[in-house]
Amino acid sequence: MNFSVAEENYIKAIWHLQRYHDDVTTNLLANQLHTRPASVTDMLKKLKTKKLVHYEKYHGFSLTTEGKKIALGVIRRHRLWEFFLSEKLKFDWDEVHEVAEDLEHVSSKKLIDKLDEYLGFPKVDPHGDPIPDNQGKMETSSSICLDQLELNRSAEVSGVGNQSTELLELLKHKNIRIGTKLEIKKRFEFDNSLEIKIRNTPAFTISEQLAKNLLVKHGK
Amino acid sequence: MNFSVAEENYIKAIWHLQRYHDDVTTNLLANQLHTRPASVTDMLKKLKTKKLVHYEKYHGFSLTTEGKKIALGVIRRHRLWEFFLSEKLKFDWDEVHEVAEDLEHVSSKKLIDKLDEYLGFPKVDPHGDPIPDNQGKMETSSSICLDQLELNRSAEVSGVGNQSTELLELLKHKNIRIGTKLEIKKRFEFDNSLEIKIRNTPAFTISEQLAKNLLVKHGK
DNA sequence: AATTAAATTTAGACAAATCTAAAAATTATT
DNA sequence: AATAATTTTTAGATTTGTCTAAATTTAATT
Repeated sequence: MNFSVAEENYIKAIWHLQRYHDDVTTNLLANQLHTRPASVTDMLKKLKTKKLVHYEKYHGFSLTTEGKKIALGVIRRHRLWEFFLSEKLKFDWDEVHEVAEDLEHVSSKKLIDKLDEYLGFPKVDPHGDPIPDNQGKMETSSSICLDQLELNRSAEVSGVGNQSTELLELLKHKNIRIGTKLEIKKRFEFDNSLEIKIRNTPAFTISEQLAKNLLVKHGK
Repeated sequence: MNFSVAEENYIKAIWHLQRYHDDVTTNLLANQLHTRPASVTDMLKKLKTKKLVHYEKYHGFSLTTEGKKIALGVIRRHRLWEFFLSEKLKFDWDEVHEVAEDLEHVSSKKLIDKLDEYLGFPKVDPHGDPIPDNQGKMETSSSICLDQLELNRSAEVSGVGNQSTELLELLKHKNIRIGTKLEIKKRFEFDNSLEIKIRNTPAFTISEQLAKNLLVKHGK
């Protein structure tokens, strides 16, 4: 199936927002795309009928498996072109994005696979962002320590700093497991404690010590 | 100024048709673009208000100087991308056109000038068609003998076979000069005489001998 | 819990580019 | 020169993507 430039831009924008926010909202997306909330609603209805997004009125949305596949295709094209512009045409680091925004919508699969080969199958673009291969697979961003996570950026718990029963007891009490999605809502300077929000539950705070023992991966 | 993909495609198509026909007509263009005559009329009104075409209702049209400039820009992009696809990405000769049809509408001037430089300022594309430089100039196709001109293909007289007074007298009588635009409407097998049409004048025939002494350049 | 505020959706309109069918103009033919 | 045939244009609709303004729903606050 083939998608319009507008559709591809919406899908790509949702994909990017999903990495930072579990629930993508209408206003957020409208702001990202420099468009109006009403336009977002219209487009989302359309993307829903095409089964590219999960979407329930008034309750945000997220990409379906198929939607993610489309997004990764666009992102692959974008990042390969960025690499080309920077590496071959000697564009400055800060000029590549804008041009790649246009090139990414030229959707010949053969073009992109041959470009990939010509460039030597690069793994990351000039900004260090990973380039999906022709199967849509890419280097996953590695885990970071929870206390280094940006405010309001959603992440998924991927590991613990140690295996002590004390730590595990505390985690159990706070209902934190591997796979738990959370974000930091506030950072208290006084003791570096963090206010944490897990979806569908009230916010609560955790100590600096605990934060330093939790590994998280950025969303997606 | 910036033009839509549709506008660029119309301008490019008119440019191509102008090389073969002095007067581009609605049906001709509709056929070239796989669209309907009514759509052509609509778009031409728009291109006229933008001063890209000369156009009088029911009387055909042609590009203005500005229109030609736009056309040459699109053609430059198209042919540079064709060269890139063929030379760098190893596309087959017959695959490049289709992909270049999309790439040609990415209109960053910097992109194209850098691509040109990267490719070593090629003079012709893989089909042998000349690539305009960043000033819109390109190798002019060289003159051919009038008796080798295709039927109904417009051409411009660019030179004469000799300087004899007899020849010049005949040319004067027939109102043919350097710069005269004409096309061959019919070729008579009996004596290889040619029926010639000059714009706005009745058709007339010339002898094989005369045809062999006239040099013409294909239109544009 | 009721009210206010914020976010989201609907309703209706618009511009770009296209189409079909009918009308008008041009060209060709008798 | 009048009529027939062809070409071109107009009129009115359609699709895509967008907008504003009003209505609705959800979330926040007192």
